[in-house]
Amino acid sequence: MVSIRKTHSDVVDAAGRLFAERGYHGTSMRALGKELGLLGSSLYSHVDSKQDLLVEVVEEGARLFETSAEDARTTQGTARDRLAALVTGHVTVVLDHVDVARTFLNEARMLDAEHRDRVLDARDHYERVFRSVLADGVRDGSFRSDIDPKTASIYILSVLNALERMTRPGH
Amino acid sequence: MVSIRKTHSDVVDAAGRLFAERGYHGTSMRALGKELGLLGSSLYSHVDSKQDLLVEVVEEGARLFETSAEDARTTQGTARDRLAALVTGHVTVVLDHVDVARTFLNEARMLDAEHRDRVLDARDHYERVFRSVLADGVRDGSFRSDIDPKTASIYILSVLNALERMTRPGH
DNA sequence: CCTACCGATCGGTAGG
DNA sequence: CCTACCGATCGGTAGG
Repeated sequence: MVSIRKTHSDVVDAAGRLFAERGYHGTSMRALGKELGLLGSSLYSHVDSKQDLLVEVVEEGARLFETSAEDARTTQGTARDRLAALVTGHVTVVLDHVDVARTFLNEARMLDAEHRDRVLDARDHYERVFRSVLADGVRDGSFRSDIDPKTASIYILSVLNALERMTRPGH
Repeated sequence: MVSIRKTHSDVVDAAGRLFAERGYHGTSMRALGKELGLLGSSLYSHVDSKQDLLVEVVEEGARLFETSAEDARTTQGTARDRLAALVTGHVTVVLDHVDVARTFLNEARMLDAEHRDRVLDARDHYERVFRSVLADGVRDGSFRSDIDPKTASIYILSVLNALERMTRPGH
């Protein structure tokens, strides 16, 4: 068993795992080092600060959801097809990247104001894609005309976000 | 303005506020003291440890939801009335005790194994009340016969829990 | 990636 | 509730 040098992305991945499990403030650089078989101080040859690690994980989450939304938005077919793509895409992101998704959802508020605002903007945009697909669907007859796109999008996203909660150990 | 001595419950309330906002590990005893106009060390005349504070806040949350569920469960009328009571009760708890509810939902996993298990049991029980009211409603004709009580209860609780997320500042 | 270390902050205690 | 303090741990750096 040869011990291989860790890469920057090994560090970010491990950070995502620990941030998801214990939270950002519950994770020390020494604990993160141990997770990788390193000392805490060794991490600083890969990253500049602990906060930078959080930024990287959270922005990876934002990117994953944005990409999924963009793919769904440009899906051919009816609004119904696009909503299906949004839902499938969301579920896929959460199941394939549980740790990133959980960190994105729960630890983004630990970011400094500047980065946190960017993440909130990204979430707003994501929700607006749901809302506009729902509104399209009301217009093109995919959905009942008495639904309110804003309310419906909040409900759908609520159920989707609950996926993360259900992947917590012991639940 | 006379400065009044703080009580045990002042300390627990302030802890709930800070735990909800910054997380358990993001809250130091010194910061909690400052929130109350005290030094961190002064808190130890009111509580034995930081972990005890988390236990108190989370168990207060568990108690609030349990009481609401118990009230709803024993409500006279149809299963539909009991479901309405469950939903109203949940919303009332979250809106009247945002900080406790948020700490209960997000920080319970920071408890030591023993207390965390108790909280998970309480949540299971809470969800089972929803499920059994839904099952009753299918039987007594309150709800459509093709709904699955378990799935429906998860969906309803997902939307209800999203309430907490929406009360976060900036959302 | 480790050794050796830094100042700051942590949870908590003794004594008043 | 404060003063004065404890050992442990924190994020991070210099130098190799």
